[in-house]
Order: sequence, then structure tokens, then C-alpha cells
Amino acid sequence: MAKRADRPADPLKLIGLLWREQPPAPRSGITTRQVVALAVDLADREGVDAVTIRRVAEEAGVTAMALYPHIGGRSELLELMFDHVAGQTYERAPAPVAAHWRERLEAVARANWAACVRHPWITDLSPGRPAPGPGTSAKYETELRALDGIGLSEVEMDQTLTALLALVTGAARAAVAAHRVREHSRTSDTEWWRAIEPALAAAMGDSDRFPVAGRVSRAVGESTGRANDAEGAYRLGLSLLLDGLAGVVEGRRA
Amino acid sequence: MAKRADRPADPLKLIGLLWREQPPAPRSGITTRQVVALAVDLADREGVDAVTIRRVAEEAGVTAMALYPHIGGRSELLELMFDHVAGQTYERAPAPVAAHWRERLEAVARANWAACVRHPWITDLSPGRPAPGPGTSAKYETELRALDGIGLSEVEMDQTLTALLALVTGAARAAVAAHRVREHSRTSDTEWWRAIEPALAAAMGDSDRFPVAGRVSRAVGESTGRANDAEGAYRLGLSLLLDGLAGVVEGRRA
DNA sequence: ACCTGAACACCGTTCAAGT
DNA sequence: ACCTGAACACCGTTCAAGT
Repeated sequence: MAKRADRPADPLKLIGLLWREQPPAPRSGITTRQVVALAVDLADREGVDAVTIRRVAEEAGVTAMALYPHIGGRSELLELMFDHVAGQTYERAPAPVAAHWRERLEAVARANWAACVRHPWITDLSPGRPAPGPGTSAKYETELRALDGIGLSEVEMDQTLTALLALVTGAARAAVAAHRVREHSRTSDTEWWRAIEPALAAAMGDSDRFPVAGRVSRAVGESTGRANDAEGAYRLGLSLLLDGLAGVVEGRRA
Repeated sequence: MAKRADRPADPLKLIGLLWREQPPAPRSGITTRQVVALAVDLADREGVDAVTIRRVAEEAGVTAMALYPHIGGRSELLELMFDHVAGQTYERAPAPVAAHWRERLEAVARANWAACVRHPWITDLSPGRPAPGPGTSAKYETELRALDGIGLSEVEMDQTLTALLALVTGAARAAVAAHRVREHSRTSDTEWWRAIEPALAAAMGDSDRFPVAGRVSRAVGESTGRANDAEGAYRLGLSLLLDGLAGVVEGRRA
């Protein structure tokens, strides 16, 4: 959750900022690109909420108001940051070019999961109509190529990609949130539950109102040491989704 | 994206607020339950960002500071709101009790999709370690029962549910975000693209750098009239996931 | 015990003024 | 053309003071 999404980014202004090659050589020596990189670093270290205009300006060594010509406004800055990290998704990870489509899609999922681990704050941003920037466009192209030529229609390619990314991002979100609570309280999940349990039991009145949930929670706690296993959910979910896709693809080939 | 997630909710304070039966009969006549219901209505109408302490207090007819004993703080209020709507997920929708597990899981997905449509702001909230409140607990129990007795281990039940909800929520998030932009600009996606295209083409320099993306975008635009079909992605993704699960379940029965 | 008013330390953004 | 300082209209939250 970030601050002030009140005003959505102005699309036309944003496109100008996203695609412009020549920064307007300002007095202060700052460029859009540099400011965005600074903001991304800040978000990596302290989260989106730390990315305030004033704070970014301070890091850039200018006043807050000097930033506006370079970044538009806070909403536009967030979109620029999003496009920036989107463009880096397949820089460190190998491009998904394996021979078998299943390996390619697994590489896509892995790269997106890694991006969420490296930049946890992107799970806080609403994707919305994805920013039509250079980074996002390149990422989309790379990912669609992994899905191309396996017998799906164009619409199915887009829907499959959206579904796969929804699964990865959704699970990553849960993992990130759990990790934050864990870090914040400096306790493991089991410790946390032990601390919480007396208050909870007293409040619930001990009645076994949630038998299946209780049984599952105990099993998950014992086997993973955590209240939820988001990464396991991601792996299993991906595997099921790809199994389903294999059925469709092979069904058509026959 | 909402305001101020800086401070996470205090777990023990939160549990007290979530489970207490007897509101402390205050002078003003307001109760935690009423304030939460008011805040949910406000969020439904104007989004999470409109849910400020001052604004909610105004709606409740008290000063901002009078709210604190009832809701803890803003973070806790958001968790209370989340638990409130979680508890309503299966009130309007029929409980997932069909004979076949596939129908039960489809009902689970449908109910969660409907909740996101009714309360779009819940897609802005980080789920995190889910608030251990009465609503969330009841929802979890209902959903696990839909997965019980079909041959999965407890850990697999939890992971499957998490994956399914990640898929539904992730797709719903994209759908909500697209809907917001559409509503804000009062234009359809195709109109929006037409307005954007000249600026974009000029910026990109017409070079066909994204051939597959271009081909897919055109096809999606022609067949759905939209830039993205999040609902289609949800349907297809769910169907593939359940196909995959059917393979696992049937494989074990044999 | 509960509520209030004033205050504190923040926000994003505007706008006239400087260079 | 770019940057600055001051200001505006907000935030969440604290805290002493009232009843």
C-alpha cells in the first residue's frame, strides 16, 4: 500500500516522460533516468512509502519542486519506476528461450518471482493498464515470445500470460507481506503464533468452530514452520497451471 | 494503493478489536462494528484513499480523536475492514457445497471474484499474514472444506487454495485497475489507445521493435475491444488450474 | 472512562519570484 | 528555461485538558 493514488497518472504526460531520449539538460544536472534510479533504490531499501517527492529530492540534492519538470508528479514517478524495473526483469535472468514451451514459461515465472523478491514494493503497486513504456513493452514482447508458436490463439496467449503473472504476483505478494511482518516483529511465524495464541483462544472461546482450518494450520506449521507457505503455493500452482496448459496444447496437436 | 502503511497493525491490539463481543458502551453511541461498516461503505464509494481517520470520524459524527479507542489506528482499521468483508464473502454467494470438488472450487473462485467487484479496494490491500479475525477465519474454513476429502494432504490443500486465490485476486486486481482508468478517462480502451497512439508511435519511432506484442495487442483489441481481458484471463487460468488439479487427483485415485 | 482542541511533524502540489 | 521559498490544504497521531 502506497500513498496517494488519488490522482492517476496523466497518460500523455507519462508517455512523453517514458520515451524521451534527450533529457532537457537542466542546470542541476539531474535527469529523469537518474531520479527514477534513485527512487527505485530508495524503494528497495525503505519501501514505497519512503518514496516521497521531498525525500527523493533530498537524495538528488535539489529542492522538491525542482523534480516536477523531470518526473511529472508522484503518480507518474511510480509508473516510471515500475517501467524501469520491468525493463530489468530479463537482464539478470536468462531470457526464456528454451526449446520446450514449458521450460520457457517456467523461466518467465522465475524471472517475475525474482523481480518481486528484489523489488518487493512492486507488489504494492496496482498494475492497471500497464504503463506503455519501453521496459514494460520489452518485457511483454519477451514473455509473449515464450508463448508463441505452441498452438494458442493471440487472445489465448495474452490471457494465459495474464493468468500466469497473476498467479506469480499474487503469491509473491503474500510472500512479501508475510516476510515483512516476520521482519518487523523479529520473530518466526511459530513464535508469533505462540505469542498470539492465548489472546486468540480467549477471544474465540476455545470452541472448535474451525475444525478443518485448525487441522490444516497445524499441519502447515509443523511441516514448514510457517503460517502460510506462499512459495510452495506458487510452485504447486504454476505446476498445475502448466499441466492444464499441456492438456490443451496436446489435445490440439492430436 | 492506499495511504500510510508505514506502521503495520499491532497484532495484539488488533485481536482484541477483532474478537471483542461487548463494545465499551461509549458516550457517543458509536461502536467498533458501526465505524467499520461506515468505513467499508466509504471505501466502496470513494476508494481506500478516502478512508482517512478524519473523514470516517465526520461520517460517524464524532471528532477524529474519538475514533482511536474504537479502531486502534488507521492500520488496524484497514484490517478490521478486511476481516469484515471476508466474513461476508459467502453470505450472498451460495456456500461451495456441490457434490463435485470442481464445482465447489469454481464457487470459491466466483465468490472471491464477486467480492473484488463489490469492494474493489480490497485488491489494494496487501493480504500479508491474514488478519486472524472471525470473518477471515470463517472464510478460510469454508474454503478449505471445499478442498477437503479429495485426496490432497493438508499442506497441499493450503497451497492449492493460496494459488487459486492468488490467481483470482491477481486477475481481479488487473480488472479493477483497468476499470478505474476507463472510468476516470470516460473512454473505452480502444478510444484511449487511439488518443495515445500518435504520441506513442512518435516516441517509439515507428520501428517494429515489438512484433509479437503488436500482433497480440491488435488481436485482443479486435476481439474484446479492450487492451487487456483480465476476466478472460481469470476464466482461462482457473480452468487450466483445475484441469491440472484433476490430473493430480485422478492420478492418485488410480 | 470517554471525548475534545490544539498542536506536531509530516504530505503533494501551486505559484509568484528569482536567475 | 529552470530552480527556489513560501504557502495551501491536507494527513495520522499525541497529549493535556475538560466532563
